[in-house]
Amino acid sequence: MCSYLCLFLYVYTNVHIYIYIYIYIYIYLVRPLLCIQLPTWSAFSRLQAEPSPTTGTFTCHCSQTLCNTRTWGASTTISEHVPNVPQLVNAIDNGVETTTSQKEHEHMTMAEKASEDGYNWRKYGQKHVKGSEFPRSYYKCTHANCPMKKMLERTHDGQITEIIYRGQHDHPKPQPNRRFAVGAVLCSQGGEKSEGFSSLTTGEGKTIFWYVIFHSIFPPGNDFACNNRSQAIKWTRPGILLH
DNA sequence: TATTTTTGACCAGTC
DNA sequence: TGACTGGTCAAAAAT
Ligand SMILES: [Zn+2]
Repeated sequence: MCSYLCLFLYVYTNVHIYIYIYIYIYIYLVRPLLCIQLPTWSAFSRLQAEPSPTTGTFTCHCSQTLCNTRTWGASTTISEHVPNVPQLVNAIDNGVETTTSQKEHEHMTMAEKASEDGYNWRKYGQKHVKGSEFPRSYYKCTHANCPMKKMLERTHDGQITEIIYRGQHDHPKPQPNRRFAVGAVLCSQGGEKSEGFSSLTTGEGKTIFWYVIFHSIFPPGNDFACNNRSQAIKWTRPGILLH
């Protein structure tokens, strides 16, 4: 009887030790590895593009798990590589608390929303556009007489899938607030921003990346009408890069 | 009360 | 000419 009791205590004690070991391995080894497995900008699969029957442009997707890659072009082909935001958010919600969560994003105040690209916007319309899965929202810059507009498409859960900027601001960017302090370079004045990745870093040290494509490379007939200064700019879905 | 969002109507361009 | 589409307006509702 005593030996059974001893055996029970031995097993009971060791089970607790195993549980603690498992927890520590998960916290200090598995979770960091999960972070490392999130996408890097350099490792992408080769693409197979098929032209759109209506526009003649290309849209294809990277086969890599955490990557949404699309390619457009008629004679010129431009690629973009951005992370799959829903999957990233899912990964974040499953244990990477140090990154901006979707819920946090959804509960931004108006001031915080305005700081997403540094300007203040007022919505003036929404339409279902043929060929788009999600409705397109139309925004104007709230600065007096500013001609700048933007259109964006959101999924039903609020994820932005596409942003198109038209025109130029005729005023400096409003003072950024404490949350998004540095690095917020979206549609820069004068259009000198080159094609490529841009990023902003939040006040909490989190970095959001996205890719810029200038309208001028889009094939003729594309519906993103170019104004006389060729400043219509299409922005792709932003991605979140974990630290 | 002021500002923003929603949403149906309207308009212009295209086929 | 009429249908269709995308962009904008504007009144009502929401914040
Ligand atoms: Zn403006």
